[in-house]
Amino acid sequence: MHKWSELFIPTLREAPADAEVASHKFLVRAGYIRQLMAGVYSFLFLGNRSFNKIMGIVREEMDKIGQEFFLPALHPRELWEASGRFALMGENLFKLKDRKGAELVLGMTEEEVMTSIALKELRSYKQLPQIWYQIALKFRDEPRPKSGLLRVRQFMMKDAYSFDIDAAGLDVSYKKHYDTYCRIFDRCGLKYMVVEADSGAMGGKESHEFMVRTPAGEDHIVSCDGCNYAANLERATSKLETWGDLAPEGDGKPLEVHTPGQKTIEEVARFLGVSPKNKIKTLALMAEAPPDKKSDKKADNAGKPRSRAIVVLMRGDHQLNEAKLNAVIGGAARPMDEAEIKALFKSPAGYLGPFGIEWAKDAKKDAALPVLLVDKALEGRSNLIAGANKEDYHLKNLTPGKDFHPTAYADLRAVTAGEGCPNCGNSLRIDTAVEIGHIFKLGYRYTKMMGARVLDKNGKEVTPIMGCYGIGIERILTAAIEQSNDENGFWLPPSIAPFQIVVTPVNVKDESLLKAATDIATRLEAAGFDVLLDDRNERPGVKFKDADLVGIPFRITVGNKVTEGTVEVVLRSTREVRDVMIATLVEYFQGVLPAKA
RNA sequence: CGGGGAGUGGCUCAGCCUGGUAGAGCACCUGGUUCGGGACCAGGGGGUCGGAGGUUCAAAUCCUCUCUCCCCGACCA
Repeated sequence: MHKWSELFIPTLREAPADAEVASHKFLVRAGYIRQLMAGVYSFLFLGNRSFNKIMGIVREEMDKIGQEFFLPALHPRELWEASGRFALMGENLFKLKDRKGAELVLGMTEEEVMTSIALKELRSYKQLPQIWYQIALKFRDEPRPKSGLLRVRQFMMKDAYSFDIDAAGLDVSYKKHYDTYCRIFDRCGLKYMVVEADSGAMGGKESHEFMVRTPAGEDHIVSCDGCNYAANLERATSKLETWGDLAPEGDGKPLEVHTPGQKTIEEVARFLGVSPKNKIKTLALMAEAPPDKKSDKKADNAGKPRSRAIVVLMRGDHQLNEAKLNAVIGGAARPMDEAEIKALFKSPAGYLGPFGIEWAKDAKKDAALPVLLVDKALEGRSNLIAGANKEDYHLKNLTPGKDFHPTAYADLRAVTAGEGCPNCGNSLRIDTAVEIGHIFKLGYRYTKMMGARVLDKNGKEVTPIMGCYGIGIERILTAAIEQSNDENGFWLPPSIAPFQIVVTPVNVKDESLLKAATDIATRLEAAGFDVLLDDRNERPGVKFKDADLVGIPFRITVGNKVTEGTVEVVLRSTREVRDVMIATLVEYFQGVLPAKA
């Protein structure tokens, strides 16, 4: 029997001053967590209880499709160099040295460790498929931890990895995870949505994120209320309204117009009396290839990435989506500095355009030439206006493919709210959301790089194909709180609440009340419910406030109606109160709560 | 890493500008009265004022350096 009077549940009347989001404030106020340092939290009794329940659900469901491992958090640096992620993850990796000076890292995820096991042990197609998972701490040296448990440097993650003989097998493993994730989040009582996700610089064809809408979230998701389209803003597309091209002027060749002092898209469009939609926005960027590990070791080359000029053209009123660009160029890009702009365009910023520059026809073959990426919204357009690469001048009559030759067309545009759904044309909405899970068709990257091989049916060596699948345990808790809170506290779904029911005798000095409450708690516990007895010698108001705060979905108030054989059952979420006969309490809760397994 | 803000008892904060005995509310301990929505009375404990250096007869307060935390941005399979 859990008695509040004997437990450490340090509730606070006020939230710490540095908490901003609801889940952070309430987790601290409810005595779930305490901060140790930026992005690192201790879980106290209630927090740990809830945490364990979440992990229990995750484990139960994962065990249906995979096998649980427990892997080290401490990895040798070499392992991460073998996969190429040591350089790729850069500062986000926690690094340390042991007493012998050997370099170690703290694991962010376990692709390398899992793959190293796979490559040593898996020999035959007969051993595939495999799904291996673990629930363990992960470490990321976040540049900016924030929002309590939402963005931390040490966190609990369920990460799973699948190994299949071929892509069709991966499809099956992927689908299993998709369905399992839905079951897990359903059981955790979350209102979530599944969105198409950016697979990022790691490659991979297909990826879905499991998202919970909340203003506290850092991700932006685009979705359609008219159909089931939903995607991360990083990869969302939309249907565009068609926009009329301008008629050619003069002989139809690029025509210089004087635009003194007009630099921005808006200024030029207004000055020339056209819409920004007939303008080209020219973005001058430099792609920084990640420093490769060989040249990195030579002192004189250390930290000097090779740069490549990337010029991006967008429709005048559109914004570049950096995640899409990164996916296209396979890395990150930064804006050019003034000298770099001068060197390429021979013109000051504000008058840049694609005309008169030799662009790479093939990004790889023409490595010496700058790359011109043109957003698909400009494909097929004609007589557009761009800078003339000459101070105070712009060019009219520019038609892509005729007056300049893009290296490639690509979808690079950031979707904005209200644009048309690519499936059904309805108006799209954009919401912020928290990512609670991510599934990912990894492909061959790790198995290939690290040299995993198995024999197929024909005795031929093939590289197994991988998928990886993550769930943020803390984020399930925070998302649940963000979803269900009011000014007094929060309520968790019974499946993940630290207790399902709190029994509150209004006055413990009245021995008959305390006894009645204790009996009720005992009986409910015997029936398999998770019960907390608030036997503290506090005034009822204090106990009610605490009960409202700490996330327990049901409260039983044991008061003077006990003499009539009745207590009050309060549903925290709605504040709905109903009188229930003590004799029928167990049946009542069996009707509204699943009993503990 | 760029920009902004904050470090004073367990929590929330005042005091700093204009240097001179460290404060309030909540929490905590003791006694008493209370007891269906964060009670009241009386008494009490608890603070290196983030740290170091400096100016001064005297520093929470002024100056320099530094550490930490929060927010915005950058970053974020």
